[in-house]
Formats: sequence, structure tokens, C-alpha cells
Amino acid sequence: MRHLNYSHLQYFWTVANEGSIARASEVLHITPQTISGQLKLLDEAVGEPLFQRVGRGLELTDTGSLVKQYADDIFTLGGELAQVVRGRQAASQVLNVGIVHSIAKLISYRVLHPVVAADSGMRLSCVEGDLDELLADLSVHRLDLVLSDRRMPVNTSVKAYNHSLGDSPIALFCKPTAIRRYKTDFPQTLHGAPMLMPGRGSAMRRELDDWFERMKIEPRIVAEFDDSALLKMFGAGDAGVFPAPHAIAPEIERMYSARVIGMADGVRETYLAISPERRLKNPAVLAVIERAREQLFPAA
DNA sequence: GGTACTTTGGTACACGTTCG
DNA sequence: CGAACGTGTACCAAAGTACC
Repeated sequence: MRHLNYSHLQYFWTVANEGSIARASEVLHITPQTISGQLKLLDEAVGEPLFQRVGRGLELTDTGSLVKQYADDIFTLGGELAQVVRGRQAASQVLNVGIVHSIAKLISYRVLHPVVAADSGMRLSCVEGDLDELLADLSVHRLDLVLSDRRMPVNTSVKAYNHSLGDSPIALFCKPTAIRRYKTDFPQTLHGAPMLMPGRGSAMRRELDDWFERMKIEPRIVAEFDDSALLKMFGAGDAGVFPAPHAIAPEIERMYSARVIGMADGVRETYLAISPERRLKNPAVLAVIERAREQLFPAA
């Protein structure tokens, strides 16, 4: 491919966003002829047409769609560059974080609370969702970082990296009134016990299913939850035994009036921060990743 | 055929580089 | 330092294309 310049790409990007050269010319305050000419030069630089005429308008070709994805990245970076050059503290003052539903809120809190420390100057914006949804948002820059309990799928097209934050063994909890019933011959006492389980998409669920199978225990699953907070609320309501990371056991015992019955030996929940490499240049993202382990396990 | 839009050809200007 | 030259970008006018 021959060289291309920022102006060619900006005209292309505006036309792609506006849907026609005429509307792009109004946005850019440049005559349509000029834009048309520059698009032709960009076609030549790329070696393939980027638009195809459909009626009176233009539609992106497959190559055009690919170039548009790169242009999105380039102009997002361009905006960040302008901010950095203007002397901002960070490329973005808002840290947009996606959190997988199944991660305990207390874990998320431990990882993220340094971001909103009094002197950080950052504003935190959190959304929850499925990993696939969050990775899609990450790919179009709506998110800077995703907190997940499992690695990115191997076949995903998202250009990002898994950063290990640490892990925690999994404990099983119940109401204090039921602790004697389950504690004595744990874990065999869980056989037939009412159990609240994470949703089938979560990593903890798969680990627990394997553990029950190894222990030859068949609990009576009374409910499944994608949302970890809702699972604990049902546990607090004495709906059944529930699993949670042992790293936050004191908080769970205090907030949900629950007690640890015992550990699910060998079952661990892993925590990962998923982020594009260039986002690591954002000090807030870097701080989250670098400080996560001490925040997750302060006693360790 | 009128309208809206894109494409093509010609031309002008600004800017950077080269050379005397 | 200034002229000559090349390159990139802008404009206008006119032609081509598609829709209503």
C-alpha cells in the first residue's frame, strides 16, 4: 500500500459516518469535489475501492469496513493525543470499566476503589454485562478495561490482552442457624442440600460442578444467578448454601449474616483485567492492574 | 425531465525543498 | 536569499448516474 495521510483518512471517515459525500462536505466545510478527489487518492493508496455506489449514496465495501475500523482507532487516538498534548493528567479523565456479572461486587470494589481515591482526579464509570458484550464495547472504545473471571475466548477478534490480577479459593456459606447441620461432616452434608449456584456461563460454576462430581455430592440446586450480588441476597434470605470467594469472607459474614461452612478444595476463582495494550499507557488503567493484587488480598 | 449526488478535468494557491 | 520546481489541497464548471 502506498502512503496515506491523515486528511485522506479524515475525509473517508467522515463520509463513512455521514453516509454521503454531500453530507460530509457540509460537516467538513469542503466542497464535494475535493472530498471525492481525495477519496479516489485513498482508493489508489489502499489498492481497492472503499465505497460502492448504492442509489444516490455510498456504502462501504468489505475493505472499506476494515479501513473504517482502523480509522476509528486512529481518530480515537488522535483525540487522546490532543488531550495529552494540552497537558491533561491522563488521556481520559473518565475510566470506563466493564465488569462481568458473576464477579463479586466486593472484589470489584477492592480492585477499583483506588481509582476514585481523593487525589486521583479520575471519575469512574462502571457497567456490568456478559463477557461477550463487554468485549464488544472494549473493541469500539466504549470501555478502557474489563474485569473478568475468565480469559478472552481464543477465537475473539478483539485486540486486547489478559492481565492476571490474582485468584481466590472458593468457600461455601450458610446462615448461622444452619451451620451445625452442614459443618459436622462437610462436604458430604451438602448432598441434597438446597444450593444457590452461579450461572452456567461463569467460571466458578464450572469449577463447582467439577468439584461436586469429584466429591460425589449432588446438591439440590434451587436457583442459579448470573448476578453474584443477587445470589448472596438469596443466601442471606436463607434460600440455600451459596459459594463466594474466601478473600471477601469477612465482609460476606458481616453484610449477609452468613458463616463459612468450609472450602471447596481446589476450586479457585481467577480475576483478570482485559485491556488493549495501548490503554496500558493510561495511568489509571495501569494503576488498577498493578495494585489489584494488594487490593484483593491485603493480608497476603 | 427535474433533482440530488458523484465524478472528472482544469486551474490556482500554499508550502517545502532544491539549487544557483 | 530568492527563484524554480514538485507536491498536496482547494476550487469551479461540466458531465455522468440514479431516483422520483
